[in-house]
Order: sequence, then structure tokens, then C-alpha cells
Amino acid sequence: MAKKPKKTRQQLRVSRTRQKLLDAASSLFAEKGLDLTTIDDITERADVGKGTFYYHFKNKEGLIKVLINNVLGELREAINRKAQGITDLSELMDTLIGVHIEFFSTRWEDFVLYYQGRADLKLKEGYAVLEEPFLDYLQTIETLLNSLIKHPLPKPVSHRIACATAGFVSGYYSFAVITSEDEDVDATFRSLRGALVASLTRFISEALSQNKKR
Amino acid sequence: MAKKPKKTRQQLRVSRTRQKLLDAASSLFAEKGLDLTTIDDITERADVGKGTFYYHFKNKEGLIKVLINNVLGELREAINRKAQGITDLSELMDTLIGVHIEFFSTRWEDFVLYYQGRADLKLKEGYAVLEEPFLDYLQTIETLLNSLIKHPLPKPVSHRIACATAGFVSGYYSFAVITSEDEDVDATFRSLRGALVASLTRFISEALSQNKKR
DNA sequence: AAAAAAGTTGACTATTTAGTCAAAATCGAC
DNA sequence: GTCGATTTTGACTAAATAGTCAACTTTTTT
Repeated sequence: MAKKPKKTRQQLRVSRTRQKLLDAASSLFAEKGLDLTTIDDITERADVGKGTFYYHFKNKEGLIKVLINNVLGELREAINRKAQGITDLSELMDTLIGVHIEFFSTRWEDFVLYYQGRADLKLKEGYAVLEEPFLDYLQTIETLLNSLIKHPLPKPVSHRIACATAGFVSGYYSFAVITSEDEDVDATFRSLRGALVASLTRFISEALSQNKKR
Repeated sequence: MAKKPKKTRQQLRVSRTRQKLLDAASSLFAEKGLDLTTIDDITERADVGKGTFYYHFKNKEGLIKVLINNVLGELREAINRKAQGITDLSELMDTLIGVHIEFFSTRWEDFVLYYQGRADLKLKEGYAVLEEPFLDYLQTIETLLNSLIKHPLPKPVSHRIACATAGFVSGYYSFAVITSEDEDVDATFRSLRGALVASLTRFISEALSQNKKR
């Protein structure tokens, strides 16, 4: 399952260079945002020549695609791993929220990407490349949800619940982060978490009963 | 209370030009984001000469400051107006959420500004000009909250509740918008609203009882 | 160890952009 | 109408940026 380590010395050098570029870009995005970060910024911080960037990526959007796929891929993996075997709706909601918090709590740069990606998604002229991985990510949540429900929810409903879950988490988390200097954001969130789970569960139950009636 | 209408023809022309610039910028921001919108874009859409922009505003950040102050000023006003005379905590929460939804439901461009502003706020090199109005806006919510509580909440707690309220709304709203083409976003939100209000109220009650114990 | 292949470099070009400014247009006062 | 003040204009400059490419370095192959 794990990736094979690169064999030759050259392949090792290549992946090191590539990773330097990805890391540099990631930290710059967290500082200046996706749009204001230039290729020169990235190559300078990565300490490589400018041409090297274009050897590894087609352009900035190409690099962003790799980053966002990495982040959301790992997030989906974490979600699926932690949610395995869960049969209770409340428990699933709690797990989903927990995974998000846990995942992003040690990965500030990735959260910026996640958040900014979502912001860009709503623009007419955004990075087209961001849309697909985000929809896949939402689909992961929807699939989990439907897996433990007898009468499957109509697509729009499960979609909305996935949105609400993700929006919930990122909305609060982003706001909490900017407004509190001290480190007890997680502690605060924990006490809100129970309430969140109850809300989402109730929302789904309502959707379910409405679904049965029809 | 309302602004006096401009008297002379010249003053009228000036404010018309200024408004054309603000409108053009606002619509462009909603399409391309704050960063990727150029001064040339703005003056072209506003159909004025480039120099005119610099006659009215110091630079792009100056214009953004005006826009964000207008939006958040109106939002604060709406919040204060609708929340006047409310004495019940649940009712206040419901009203707060309602005001946000109502306010942004007809003002997509303003929501983009609100959302993107928040995104920018988290960057090291963001628009400094956005921070103050956002903190004022949060303060409005905090003040309302404290006004109907006997033992005032500790500042960090009320701050967090304000964050949770705003984050809640904008997080879900933004996600809902990008993922549902049909127009029943509001309808969906209405059914979630009761659950949200209950969560927030419960969260505050818990904070209150913990506050009393100390 | 020589040749070929893969990877790296930074100077260079072509575009784009922010901001300036002298001239032109509009306006109010008389 | 005319004069002075205010507002508007768009060509212009200086700086920044994306993307290219021929030369160079490192690695692999023979």
C-alpha cells in the first residue's frame, strides 16, 4: 500500500526537488494566498532555478492541483479510516467532525489551502482544477452517510448534509483561529462539538422522516 | 438619520462616478476575487478613465476598505435593528442567524466580499484594512449577547460565541451555495436553523453555568 | 571513461500592471 | 459668457511577472 522508495539516485534527487517546490509553495500560499504568490516567490524559497519549476509543473495551477489532491486525498483517507465500522448516526457525525479538527489542527498550511480552495470555488474565474477534488471529497462524506441508512437519502439531501458538515467545521474553525490567540481553540471546540453532533444528527433524522413520508 | 441628498450637480456627478467604481469593483471581486481584479479591470467596467480611479481612491486597498465598511456597517445595522428588544437567548440566536441569511440572500457580491475578507484575514500578508471592520462586526454580536445576560461572560467566551455564530452561518451558507444549483438553499437552511439555534443556545448556557461556578 | 540521458539553471523576452501627470472637460459663481 | 476650481482623461513610465531556452551539471548507460 505504501509507496515504494525511489531507487536510483537521480529519482531521489528529482523527488527532493519536487518536494522542495511543493513545500515552498505551500508555505507561501499560507502567507500570501494563492493568487499573490508568484513563481519567482516559490523558486526563490525552494532555492532552485526558475526553469526547474517549469520542468516539474506546467504552471502554478498545475502545482496547486497536486497540493489540493494530496491534502484532500489524505483527508478522505483519514475519514474513511476512522469511520470504518461505525453504525450509529451520531457517532458518525462526531467522528467526521473529529477527523476534520484533528486533521487540520497540526496542518495550518493545508487548512489555508482547503479554505482558500473553497473560496475560489465560488468564483466564476477560479482555478478550475480545484473543483473536482472538492466534489470527490464531499462524495466521500455522502457515501459514508448513505452506507448506514436503510432508505437511501435523495442525492440533493445527502449532498447538503455533507456540505453542512464540512461547512460547519471549516466555518467555525476558521473563525476561531483568527480571533483567539491562545491555544485552547480545541478545548473550546470540544465543548461545542457535542452540540454540533446533536444538530447534524437531528437534521439528518428530520430529512429521513421526510424522506419516508414521500 | 438618512444621508442628505447631494446638492449641486457637480457633487452629484462625483458621487455617481464614485459609485460606478464601487459597483464595478464589487461585481469584479465576485467574479475573479479580490487579488486577481486589476485597477484596469475596474475602470474599464466602470467606463471611466484610469486616472479617475486614483482621484477617488488611494489604491485598490482603499476601495476595498470602503466596500467592506459599507457591507459590514449595514450588516451591523440590520443586526441591531432586528435584535432590538429581544430578551430571550434562543430568540436572539435565531434572529442573528436569520439576519445573516436574509442579508446575504439578495446580496451575493457582498457575501463574496465577506467570505473572501475572512479568508484574507488569516494570511500574514493580507489586506490590513479588512481586520478592523471585522472585529467591530464581531463586537456587535458580543455586545448584544452580553446585554441580555446577568453575569457578563468573560471576554474570550463571548468572543468565541460570536465567532461560532458567524462562522456557522457563513460556513454552511458558502458550502450550500456552491453545491446546489436549485434555489431552495433557504428552504433547506430553514429546517437546519432550529437545530443551529438550539446548539448555540445550549453552548452559551453551558458557558454561563461554568462561568457562575468560578 | 566517454557518450547519452535526465535534470537544472538564470538570463532573456514579451506582457501585464500600478501609479503619475499634463492636458482637457465640466462645473459653479459672477 | 468668462474665469477659476473641480473633476476626468488616457498616454506614459517604471516595475513586476509568466514562460522560454540554450548552456550547463549531474547521473546513468555503454
